[in-house]
Amino acid sequence: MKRDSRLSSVLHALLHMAERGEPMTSETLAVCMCTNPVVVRRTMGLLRDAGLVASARGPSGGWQIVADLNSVTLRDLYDALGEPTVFAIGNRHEAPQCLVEQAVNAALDDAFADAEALLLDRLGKITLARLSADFNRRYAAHRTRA
Amino acid sequence: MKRDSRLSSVLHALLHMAERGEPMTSETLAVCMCTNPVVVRRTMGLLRDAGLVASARGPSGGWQIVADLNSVTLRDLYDALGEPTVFAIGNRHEAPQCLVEQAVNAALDDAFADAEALLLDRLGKITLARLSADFNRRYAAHRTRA
DNA sequence: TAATTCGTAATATTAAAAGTTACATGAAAC
DNA sequence: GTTTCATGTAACTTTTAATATTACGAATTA
Repeated sequence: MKRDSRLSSVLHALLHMAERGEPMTSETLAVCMCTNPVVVRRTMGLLRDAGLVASARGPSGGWQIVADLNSVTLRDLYDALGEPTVFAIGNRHEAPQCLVEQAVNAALDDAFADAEALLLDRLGKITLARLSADFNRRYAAHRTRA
Repeated sequence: MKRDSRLSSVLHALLHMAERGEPMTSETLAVCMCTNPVVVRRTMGLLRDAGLVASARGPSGGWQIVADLNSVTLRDLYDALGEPTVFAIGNRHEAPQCLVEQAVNAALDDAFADAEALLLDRLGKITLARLSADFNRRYAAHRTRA
């Protein structure tokens, strides 16, 4: 099953944008995200709607982070992307007539709901600032080795 | 994103099989699972490989539960189905060169691993016997109302 | 006004899952 | 032992959701 990698993708883009101070074009971001400028615009557009980044047209335009890295969590990004489906496993029908299916769904729904709550809670505790610091730590270690 | 409903599906089938004592054909199961006999054979075949059900060919053949309902958990079914991907959200690359991506993946992987562990732990605590009891409770309540 | 860049609609491609067809294999009943 | 029923499985088709692409309009800068 193909997984939605937009969260990972926008994170990647945001950290690159944080390193740079100036705007990055959709084209530039597309290269570093291994995708297409239009896809970048569509995805970053969702973050803009959530007030996390800003876009500007014309020469010297592009995308920039406007939110405080300390206050933006991965949960915020998840929400901005439209709260995509978390699980690749799910029930067959939403409103089953069959009593067997009702029993099955009730049991599964509980377990999945708890796991989802745990995951989103975790995402809510990771800030962009922390990831940026993590990156810089790795970068320093990398330069030491080289 | 389309979700894998095989777990929900085989559960449904197993509970129906538990209610009946005798073998059920792929065709019968296909109807109650809203699918196709060949898909049923493919899926139930995985459960057979795990020793949970048995199949018999020829007249009066079909599928039957052979495991003890008290000892089979939803986790066992999950395993039998080949431990399908739990999350619909994931990283872009598995082995990224980019240090930014490494930082991103490390953070995400942790959160997802913990949520997955919680889910599988929960599934490991739900037995088929309990689901069957749950179904019978619902059935009794339904008959009372009717 | 020319160059650049986003915004977005329309379309195409891709990849994974599910469904289907077809037929071989094996078991039971008569 | 022949007929019937049912699984086993390979090959192929369909479906569907995501992603990618093309194309062009709108806005901005210089």
